[in-house]
Amino acid sequence: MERILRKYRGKGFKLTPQRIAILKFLEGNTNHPTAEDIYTEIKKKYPTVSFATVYNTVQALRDRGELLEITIDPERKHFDPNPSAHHHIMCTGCGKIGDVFFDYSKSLGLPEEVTREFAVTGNHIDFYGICSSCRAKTS
Amino acid sequence: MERILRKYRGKGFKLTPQRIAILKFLEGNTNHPTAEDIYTEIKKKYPTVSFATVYNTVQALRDRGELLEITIDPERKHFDPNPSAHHHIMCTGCGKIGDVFFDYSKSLGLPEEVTREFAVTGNHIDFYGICSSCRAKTS
DNA sequence: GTATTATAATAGAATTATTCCAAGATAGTA
DNA sequence: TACTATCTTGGAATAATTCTATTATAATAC
Repeated sequence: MERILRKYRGKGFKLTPQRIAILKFLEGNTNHPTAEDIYTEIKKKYPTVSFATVYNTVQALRDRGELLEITIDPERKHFDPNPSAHHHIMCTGCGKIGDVFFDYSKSLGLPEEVTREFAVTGNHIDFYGICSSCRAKTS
Repeated sequence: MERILRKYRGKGFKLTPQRIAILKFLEGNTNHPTAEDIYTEIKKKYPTVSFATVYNTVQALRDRGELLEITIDPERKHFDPNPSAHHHIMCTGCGKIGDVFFDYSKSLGLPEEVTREFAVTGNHIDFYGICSSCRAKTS
């Protein structure tokens, strides 16, 4: 909490109560929430909060490199407050998203016909699978 | 064209003129069109075609494994009529999407803490970069 | 070739996710 | 303590996609 405030103070990022609540919700959160998840949570404490505030805040955080936007789920965007390079895995049963912390960069060289056309700047791997609780249900 | 018709005839997939036009547009298409791209194209020949037809058709093709839905672009979905396992690269300048035909599967082993929770079924790599024409503009 | 029927096409409404906007409120600073 | 740039809010606007009811038609059986 104090860490959060110290991190953003004096950086041209206004710390309003709503933003602090969002930052607290996101800190260490590995659930990859959607905008709606964030909205629903903040609404508990600030019933008048609007979606615009949620979107404005995640956008501001994204612009500062503090938050990643995840596209693994075709239905909607999810957010990840861990900005360090990593990958994701989604359960095709329930949609749950997990983190994959492994550095594959050494293995991801590209064919020459691609590097001829693109100057590569980054990558992200989407894994798909079935989580343990979905496997339990089906068996 | 004949190939297309033969492929779908007698498989419970009605070959209407609109669908044939969509199939022709998609065959061998490596531009990764959006639903709107498809709609705009088919509208040239069939001005009364509706978005619903486009969406219904791509969904039917996806269900048959003939078409992949691509999530690399956070803005909208793109489609790829090449259903074989491959990866993609998107230009962060203009949004152009290219194919990456290289089998990385041997290198994509997952950490034990992930395989403990997920039974992995697939993967897809999103690469990001700058395409040659965008580089030409900026320099 | 004609009739039948299951499936597809259409227009438009509905839904969902996200962005925009104008007005009032407030955090940070001077 | 006052000032001002920035933020919050509600609601409207936009964009992508899905749904629905009706009409049309491709594939099949006769």
